Amino acid sequence: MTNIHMSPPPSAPLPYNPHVSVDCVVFGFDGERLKILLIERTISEVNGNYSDKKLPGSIIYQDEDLDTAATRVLNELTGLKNIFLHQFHSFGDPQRTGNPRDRNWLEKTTKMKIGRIVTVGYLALIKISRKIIFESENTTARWYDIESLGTMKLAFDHNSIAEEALRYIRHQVMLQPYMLFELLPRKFTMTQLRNLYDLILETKSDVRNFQKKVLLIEGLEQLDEVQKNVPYRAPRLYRFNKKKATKERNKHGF
Amino acid sequence: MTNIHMSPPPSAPLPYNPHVSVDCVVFGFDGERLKILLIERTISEVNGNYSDKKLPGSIIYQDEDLDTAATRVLNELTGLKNIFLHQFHSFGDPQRTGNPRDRNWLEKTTKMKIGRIVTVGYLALIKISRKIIFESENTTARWYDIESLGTMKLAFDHNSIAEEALRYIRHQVMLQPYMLFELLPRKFTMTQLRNLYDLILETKSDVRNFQKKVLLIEGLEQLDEVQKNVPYRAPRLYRFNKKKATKERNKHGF
DNA sequence: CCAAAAGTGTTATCGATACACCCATGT
DNA sequence: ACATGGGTGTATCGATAACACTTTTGG
Repeated sequence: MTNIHMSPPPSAPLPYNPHVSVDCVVFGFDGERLKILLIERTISEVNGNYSDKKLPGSIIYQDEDLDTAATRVLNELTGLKNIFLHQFHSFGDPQRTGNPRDRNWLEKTTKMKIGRIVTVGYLALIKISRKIIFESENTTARWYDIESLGTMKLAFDHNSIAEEALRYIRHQVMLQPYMLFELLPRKFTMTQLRNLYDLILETKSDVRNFQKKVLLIEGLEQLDEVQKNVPYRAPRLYRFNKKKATKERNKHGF
Repeated sequence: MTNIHMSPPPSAPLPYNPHVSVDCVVFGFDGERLKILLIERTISEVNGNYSDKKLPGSIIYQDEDLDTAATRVLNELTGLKNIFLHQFHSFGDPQRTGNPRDRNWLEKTTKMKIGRIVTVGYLALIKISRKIIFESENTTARWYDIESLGTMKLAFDHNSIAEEALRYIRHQVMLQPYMLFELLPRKFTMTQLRNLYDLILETKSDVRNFQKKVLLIEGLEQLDEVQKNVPYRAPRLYRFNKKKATKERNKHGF
């Protein structure tokens, strides 16, 4: 396919270095929908400015581990530390930086000649209530509805990366639902938890069965507190106490 | 991906490219134990030759995708095509190539100045009966017992990569046992399958329950054939028919 | 008193586990 | 005939799934 180049085996590989970057797929949950954090990218072209979106990411620095680079990217972008972060897949199609628009943008922003970039994908989960810096000197970030990914053409292969991240989070939540607590407010209701669960897994859980199941999670604590200012019966609040959580999940994921 | 957005914290990132490689953790099963395919590495030093082992791997070529590079590595090493291959994790600790012995070897074999290598780990499963080329011009490969990994110091961070691969295959087999068929001969007995399963998951399955469970796998066919030349009642043979297998696994992994 | 969502238990079904004896073959 | 591993069924238990009415609150 993109492999014109099949000579090497006999001869030595070319002394060729791609760049290496990390890209972060950051998810949030607004109580209704799954959100993804994207960065505005504006490219000036002959016939005016062109604007689209991209995942937050960066070429790794010289003495930086991959996890460190991802942590840095998120910290620079949001001002936050201690963000839940999992490496999920690496992407190395030689053509992933092949779009002239992307190459053009890369050279302008990095002031480097960029041949090719291998990128390592990270999943990041953050509580959407955390106040993050959406506007900074060079970037504008915003939460977008996951649904809108289908109709948005992101930079590079970022659409595929985001899709892969979605598959990954589904898989993980099925096995270890405690990931969900990273997306919920510190105190949350059972309904919020269930909605998020069903949203990600595309299921419709039975209210009672869900409650029974989820109350078995170690570290999930019912509070003596209810949600305020609701125009109906106030729901109880719960909290997830990481310290009391066992890392061992039981065979059903809890 | 690249985000020069933020005023790059204190100093700007150096225009720095690590090399990118793939490393393959190749497992086999000899009927008794899990095996890993390692390559002999000999380094001439002032006080004689030093010899150890490494994972098969290679720096990626210029126009090569990651999967393609892994496929190439395995093909060059074994002469085989169509090897089961899954990317599982990338490793980018700046110090992973920090050992002087490793640096030295890298420069000699690649004839390049190598600063740093980010590597993408692949899990490969092969039927141990396939005749592979163990000796070629530059490499000697051999199957080693998985157990012996604990006492062998591999090159670079290859011990950690192999451990991570083991964790990965355990996880995968728990969810999608059909991976096991990649390790078994085309025709195999129920006992072989169970032994392999228990070996990887470190469990002891009940013979009858295992049989019941496993016979639900779509694509697993009982043959009208038994194993020959056994000094006891000849066991039935089974075969896994990929074409009849559904990609959808049921909730218990089958 | 109406609307909206919260909260709560029991039964049925299904899958997982535990368990022991006879069978076929080669020596 | 014996040693070795192969092959088979049932009963119990626990987990998941299905299912509907009453409660609380604000407007």
